[in-house]
Amino acid sequence: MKPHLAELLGEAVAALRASGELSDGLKVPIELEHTRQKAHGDFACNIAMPLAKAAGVQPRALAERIVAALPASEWVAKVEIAGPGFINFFLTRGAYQAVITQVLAQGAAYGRSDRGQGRAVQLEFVSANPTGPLHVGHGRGAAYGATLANLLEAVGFQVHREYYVNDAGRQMDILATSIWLRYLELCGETVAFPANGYRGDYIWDIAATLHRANGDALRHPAAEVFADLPPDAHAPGGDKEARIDALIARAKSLLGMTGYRQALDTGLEAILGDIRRDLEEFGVHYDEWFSERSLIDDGAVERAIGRLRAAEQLYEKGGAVWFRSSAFGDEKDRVVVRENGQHTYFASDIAYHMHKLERGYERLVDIWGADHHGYVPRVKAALGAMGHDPEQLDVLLVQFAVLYRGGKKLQMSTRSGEFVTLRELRREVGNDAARFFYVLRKCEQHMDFDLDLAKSQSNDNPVYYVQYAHARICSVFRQLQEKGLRHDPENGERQLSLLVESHEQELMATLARYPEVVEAAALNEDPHQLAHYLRELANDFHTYYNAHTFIADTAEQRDARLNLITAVRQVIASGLGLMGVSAPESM
RNA sequence: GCGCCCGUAGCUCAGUUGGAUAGAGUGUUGGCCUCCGAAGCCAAAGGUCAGAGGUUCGAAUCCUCUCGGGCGCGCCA
Repeated sequence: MKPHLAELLGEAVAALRASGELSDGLKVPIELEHTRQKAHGDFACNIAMPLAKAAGVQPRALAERIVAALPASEWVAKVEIAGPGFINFFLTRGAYQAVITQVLAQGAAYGRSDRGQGRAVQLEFVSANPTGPLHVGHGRGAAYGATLANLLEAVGFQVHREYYVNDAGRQMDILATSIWLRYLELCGETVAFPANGYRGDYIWDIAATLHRANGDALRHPAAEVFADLPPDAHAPGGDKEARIDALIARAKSLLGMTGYRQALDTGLEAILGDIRRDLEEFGVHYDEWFSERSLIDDGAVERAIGRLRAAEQLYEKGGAVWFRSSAFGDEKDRVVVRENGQHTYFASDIAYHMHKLERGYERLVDIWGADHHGYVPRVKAALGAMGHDPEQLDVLLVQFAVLYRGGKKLQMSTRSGEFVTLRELRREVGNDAARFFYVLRKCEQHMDFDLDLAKSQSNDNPVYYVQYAHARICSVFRQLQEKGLRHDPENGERQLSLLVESHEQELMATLARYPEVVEAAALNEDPHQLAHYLRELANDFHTYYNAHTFIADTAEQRDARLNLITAVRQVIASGLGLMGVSAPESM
């Protein structure tokens, strides 16, 4: 409907230009919006105001000339000029009734488009370090990313969903060492567990797996393990970083590369497998799990550094190799190769993004936790230095969900093992409620997540309101069958003109908005718009339900109304589907 | 100290990218099941859009400053 009106307006403006009433130079995009008040019609256009300003004429006078030049349309009942120069469109009933025909004909395809024209988008999200189970903070990125991916696909982009597995680097060493120390405890050694180790219960489970596979083969006396190590935190002159690094080095030397790798890989497999199952159960699917280690083995890091060097954007200082990122908008330069010869995490991240572009994606979307926001300029700087357009990368920052329990804020840390897992949350509130709840707010908004509320009063969750509308419609059709009646959609199609009640008009207008909502939610990267829309649609339906009887006495009325609610059921099912939420037939 | 995000009803949040009289949910109060599912509907009350300037036909939205909150500022990841 909106494109149709925009077309009419475009023709009117073009006609004024052709007749010389309006100069050619003025280019103002035509914007149409839904009105807030019925008195203003169905759609309003403000084009006359900016155009009049540029042309130096009265807005209302110009609006009148535009209206006079509008081509006739069977969908437009009336056009009015109001206020400072708004052009208000009042649609015919037929215009909205036609939406039902469209929804029923297109089915699940209604609301989809080819706006993206098959362009390849790479969407990376969650990418939590495989050092522990996902917690509720990761859940928000997962739900957000999965829904955005579905939305982009719905409007015609080809989406590649990817999880970047940080399976190299110091965090993995800390993990391997933590596992090994717990393993030693299982062997009967007395171990002073380091302050900087991973303390979660899952480490014990992995250590047990390691022990089952190896018996005591990896055992070394505690005295040998802890001999001559720098003091840990809390001890006089202690440093938890130095302590853990020394323990890692000790683990490597005592176990040898084979034994050490065994501890590390046992942990990696267990944790990554757990994360994959967790996300899969949450309805979050990936096309690729991309390994950081493979990137390094592939030589991509060396290649990336080589490209920066070739571009003359590297220099040495203090024994380290620096990237001149400040020349590309970062606030200062960054180290890519440390004094000890090891590349930084930033270096492999440069390589990773370079590699993404080498794979041929036109557009990269990263979803990061908002605590990484300071990292955006340097990654873009690297892309710029390598000759890419930094605009190809779009980083969406998802604010962390602040958890409350008993009215108190929860402190969470993977290292300490004190956190609420995503799995725990899913079990308590259900996947549907969790998916919907996470996406209900726009991502840059801080989110208060009250666990008590989510768990104890999960019926208050808006997802049930939407699902209930769907289940109610299904129930109407069950009732119909029990009464020995049947729905004749073809007859309903012929009787759509009977749908003249205000609630029906309201409902049809909302249905007509669905394609616009999907497109806006996808292009603005704002899945919450879809969640709010579905709530509105459900509200319109529930209101209609209370005001009128669908299983009406006459077949004409009945079939027409059943066509309408069939269309509502379709749109609710489609919308919930995009959000990864089920549309139950009863509940 | 510098940078990014945020501040809208008692609480949790929308606000169609600068439009007309700022909206939902929840909570409070009062109504609606002999009738397709009451996990629902209707109504009322609730606002200095943090504050002050500025830009213009027009500002919750854009600019500046102030106040308040979150996060970041490593040869960690």
